[in-house]
Amino acid sequence: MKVTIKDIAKIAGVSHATVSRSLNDSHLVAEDTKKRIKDIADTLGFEFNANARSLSTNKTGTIGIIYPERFGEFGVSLYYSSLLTQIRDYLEKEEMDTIVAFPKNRYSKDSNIKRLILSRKIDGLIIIHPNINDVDQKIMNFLEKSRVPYIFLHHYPSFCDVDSVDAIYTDHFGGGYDATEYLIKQGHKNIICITSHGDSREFYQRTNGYKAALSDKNIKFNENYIFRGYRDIISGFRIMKDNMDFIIEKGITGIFAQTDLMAIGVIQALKEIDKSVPKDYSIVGYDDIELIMEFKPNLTTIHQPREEIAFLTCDRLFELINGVKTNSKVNIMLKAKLIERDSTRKII
Amino acid sequence: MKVTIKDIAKIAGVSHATVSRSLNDSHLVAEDTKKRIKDIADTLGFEFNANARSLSTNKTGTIGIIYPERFGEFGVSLYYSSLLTQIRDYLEKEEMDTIVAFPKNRYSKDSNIKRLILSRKIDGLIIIHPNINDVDQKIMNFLEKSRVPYIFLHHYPSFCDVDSVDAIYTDHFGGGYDATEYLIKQGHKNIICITSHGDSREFYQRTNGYKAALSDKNIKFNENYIFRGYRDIISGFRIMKDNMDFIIEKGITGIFAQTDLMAIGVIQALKEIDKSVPKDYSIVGYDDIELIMEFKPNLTTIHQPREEIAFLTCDRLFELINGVKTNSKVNIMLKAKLIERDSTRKII
DNA sequence: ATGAAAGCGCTAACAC
DNA sequence: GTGTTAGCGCTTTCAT
Repeated sequence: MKVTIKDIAKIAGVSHATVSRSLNDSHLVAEDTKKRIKDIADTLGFEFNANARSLSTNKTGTIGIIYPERFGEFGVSLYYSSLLTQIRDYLEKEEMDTIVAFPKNRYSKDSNIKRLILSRKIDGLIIIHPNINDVDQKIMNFLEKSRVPYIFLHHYPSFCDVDSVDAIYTDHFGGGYDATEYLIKQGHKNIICITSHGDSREFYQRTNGYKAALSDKNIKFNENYIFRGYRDIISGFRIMKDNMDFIIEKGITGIFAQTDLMAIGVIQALKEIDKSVPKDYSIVGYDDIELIMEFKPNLTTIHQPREEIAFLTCDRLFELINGVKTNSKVNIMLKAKLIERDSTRKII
Repeated sequence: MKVTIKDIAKIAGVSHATVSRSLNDSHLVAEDTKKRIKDIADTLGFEFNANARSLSTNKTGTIGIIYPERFGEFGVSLYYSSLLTQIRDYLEKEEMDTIVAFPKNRYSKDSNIKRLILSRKIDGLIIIHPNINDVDQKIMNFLEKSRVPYIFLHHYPSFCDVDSVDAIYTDHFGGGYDATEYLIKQGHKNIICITSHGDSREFYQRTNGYKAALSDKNIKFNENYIFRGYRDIISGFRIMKDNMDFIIEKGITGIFAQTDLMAIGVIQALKEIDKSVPKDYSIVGYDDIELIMEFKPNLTTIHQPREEIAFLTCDRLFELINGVKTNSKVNIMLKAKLIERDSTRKII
């Protein structure tokens, strides 16, 4: 069953070194013997033993992706699993396998970053990093010493200098700003903002963007216009239901919901009281998850450029892996982009 | 940086074999030296080189999961990604990594089943197998010859005898039957069935279950009561919108939608014409995806026992991997289970 | 252009 | 109990 280069060597009447060279397409071996050997390998269904290979080359052909535990939760995964899919697609092209792991093994509590690197199971690491301090200085030192290429996605540790770490992420402040500015430009003056509980960095930034846009347009910010929920449909729904009197009283017409799921909930709540979107209310979501296309009206939302994030991340990682000489780190903040659809309209 | 057992051996003043034995908890080594060596390993942050280890033991500590391309599509993944999560959870307990791959590399078209096995990157394979003939006899022969443990999930090749292949899957016929029977028992006599386009085995079986339940209850089956869509919210929505006249004319009160997403769409369409669920229509979905809990009314649906599927699959795979003596294959069909929630009610 | 041989880090059979 | 040694399958000098 299992066929090794020695088997092929025997059949071809050459040394196993020659077989190795041939199958690795070395120019050091005569074209005809190379071809002969490749043919034999093909008919035998030969495949290199990845472990033996790794042992001598220190290349494994697999990439590790560190995926935050939280992101496995249903609502959150709606966005992130599609980021993962993009990454996988790139890696598939490169014929790289991927091992996805949480930062720590949830049972043994061991660091998967350390384990994967020290056990030499991977050639590089993509660290999806939800908050700004989830990786501590100890891990950073470890990563640096290990010399295994790695790149941060989403955020990078705050104690790192911008230009001291490879990282690709999106501009949540800008996204929040654009969403709000868009509503204002459509004629809305009374705009509420629905954000997430907790101190998740990205939501904090989106809210800051909201405030900044208001301020730039000379609209007074009102703390009571900020509502907090759990990022899901129900939360958006509940917030609207519970605050409808206030919303009507204040003459609200614009709603910036910081996740698409909350936006869906908001629209459902409005439907139930026979309010129409976008006729009565304009609403902008965030993320541009696939799910929103399943609902009407199709949501105007902030699209996170996941294709680009995935592409740039992988691209840079492979530069690192292939030892491309670069004197500097790559640290890119991508702009999110507002997609106009049917949940908003110009008023007045 | 990189520390090997030889380094530890030098420090401890023993041979590297003793270090190996100690760290593998062999009873052949004195307790105190064992402890001493473990301490050294700990302080040095030692971790076995997985490749070297695999090379001599033929164990890699990683499991391959073959995941059908289709299942990456948004709607489908809503169910399957949660199955994957369950599997990962089990494997995490066992400190196993997982490589998830499509049946073929979409670019090179090479079989990932073959590659992963021949390159010895995995200790076992879980093959999520959507249709009954996606794996052909050639791959089956290959799998058998390879002697790498594998198990089918979801379906297994039709040319295999029930007791000639390890497989865990659910009873879609029973699920369709139970959904329909439940509606009938609630007093519904005119029940439509919304299923999927295409020839996907599981939907075919669910529809057969529907027919059988009708027949058992002496309700005449009507071909016009079967509607076909694309498994998503929009499809359910459209089907209802387009056939409302027919549905009213026929006095339909029960709806069996073969995916939860379609059921959600159905309910939305009904809401739009001011029909109430469950007051006017009772509806049963299928899958029990997390998403349905975000909608009201909460859907009565057929729960696929994904925890159990995942558990049994992994359990059996590890039996195989650990060489547990069994004279027979494990081939289990699990019952799906109806979950009563708020989208159905008893009439009359 | 090809072969011989060492070595990657580990396990296990064999000695003592 | 512990050390010595061979070997897992491959790559890569170093010879020729």
